Amino acid sequence: MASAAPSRSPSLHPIDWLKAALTRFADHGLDAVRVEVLARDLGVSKGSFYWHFRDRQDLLDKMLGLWEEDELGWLDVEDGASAATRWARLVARTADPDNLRREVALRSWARQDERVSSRVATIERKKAALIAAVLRDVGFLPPVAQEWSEVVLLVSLGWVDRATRDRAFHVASRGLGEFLSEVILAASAGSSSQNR
Amino acid sequence: MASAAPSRSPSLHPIDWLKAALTRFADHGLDAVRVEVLARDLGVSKGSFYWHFRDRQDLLDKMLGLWEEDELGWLDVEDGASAATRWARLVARTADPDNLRREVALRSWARQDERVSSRVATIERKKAALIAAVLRDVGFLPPVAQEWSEVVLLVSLGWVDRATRDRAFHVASRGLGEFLSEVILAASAGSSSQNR
DNA sequence: GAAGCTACATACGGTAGCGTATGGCAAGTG
DNA sequence: CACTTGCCATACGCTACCGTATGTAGCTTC
Repeated sequence: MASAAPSRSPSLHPIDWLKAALTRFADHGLDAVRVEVLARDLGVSKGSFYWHFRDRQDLLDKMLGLWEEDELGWLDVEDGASAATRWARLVARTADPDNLRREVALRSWARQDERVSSRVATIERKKAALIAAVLRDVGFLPPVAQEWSEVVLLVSLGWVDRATRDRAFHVASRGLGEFLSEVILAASAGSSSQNR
Repeated sequence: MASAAPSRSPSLHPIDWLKAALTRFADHGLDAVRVEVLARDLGVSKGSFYWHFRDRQDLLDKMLGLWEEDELGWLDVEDGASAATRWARLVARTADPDNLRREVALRSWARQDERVSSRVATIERKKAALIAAVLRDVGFLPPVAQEWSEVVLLVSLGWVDRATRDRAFHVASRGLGEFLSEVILAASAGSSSQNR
């Protein structure tokens, strides 16, 4: 008997299926998230899966929910962290290797499912708002910060796309942070007359 | 015998299969390119397919080849077109609705197939080179043009990603050209000391 | 006008995956 | 100790594909 937490876990929990599903999802996309394949990965049979989940769609829904919860979790930490800290957290998270492929797979899913698309868009708006806030803290005027937050987001999206295809790009090239810094510096210089 | 070209086409040609395949590919991704589905789309049976193609992989290879040929075709027109013309062609082609979803599907494919990835990367390098040339023509110093061509490419990739998920983004928001112009203007101002 | 070729159609065996039905075992509960 | 419940295994029917084998209608060719 361990501490207060539900200590005994003699069998599988839904979270185990979800983790396995997320792994396959990130590595091979939505179409690779197959019930029977996951069962083999976990060393059990389908019978177990249909005990924990209604059907495959149920698993997918909960997988999406898990991702959404995770994103909201760190985006909504409105602790009075400095702009530098929040910025560093955004960049680190976006460029995290484990996160990269999952994000790509997710956006691919969003293209086929309207409901997924809208929920991804919501998260994306929050990220844009965070970027805009950081830019304001750095001295951009609100409307300028608003505009350039979109550009920064687009560069991030492009970087993720490229980094997940080109290993050489990801490893040898400059990191996401340096790319974005270059853009922001230019933006700052370009609109310096309205800026300070 | 008719004129020089093979005029009579009483039956299906491989190009018909390829067009149908490209349509499904752009709309629903590689996994949706199914032999029997294409046959239904064309109103014939599988027997026809296996007459024109060795197997499904053969179709996919030729589909990739068709895309590659098309891209090389317009990228290699080294006619002495002005920078403005070449730039306009690049932007128009990238933002073309028919092209958008195909590009996204292609890059998704590239993540799963090393050989596809390398061929996509080759095209991408050519596009970066074209952008760099345009930037030089506009007054950027070569090394600066080189650096910013990568940023421009990343913004393009991000824009394509977003435009294929968010209909509102594609329609209501600014076009790709305006986004890129904003970035390039900033770049020009930011490095103006080395620039002119 | 019989043979041959083209461009299919039809039928088949095989795999992978979904969801369901049902059986079974081990741990708890009275 | 009987009984229930949680968790899983096995077996089944079904669909969607792939690739192959073989039949066949229409056209050419001599």
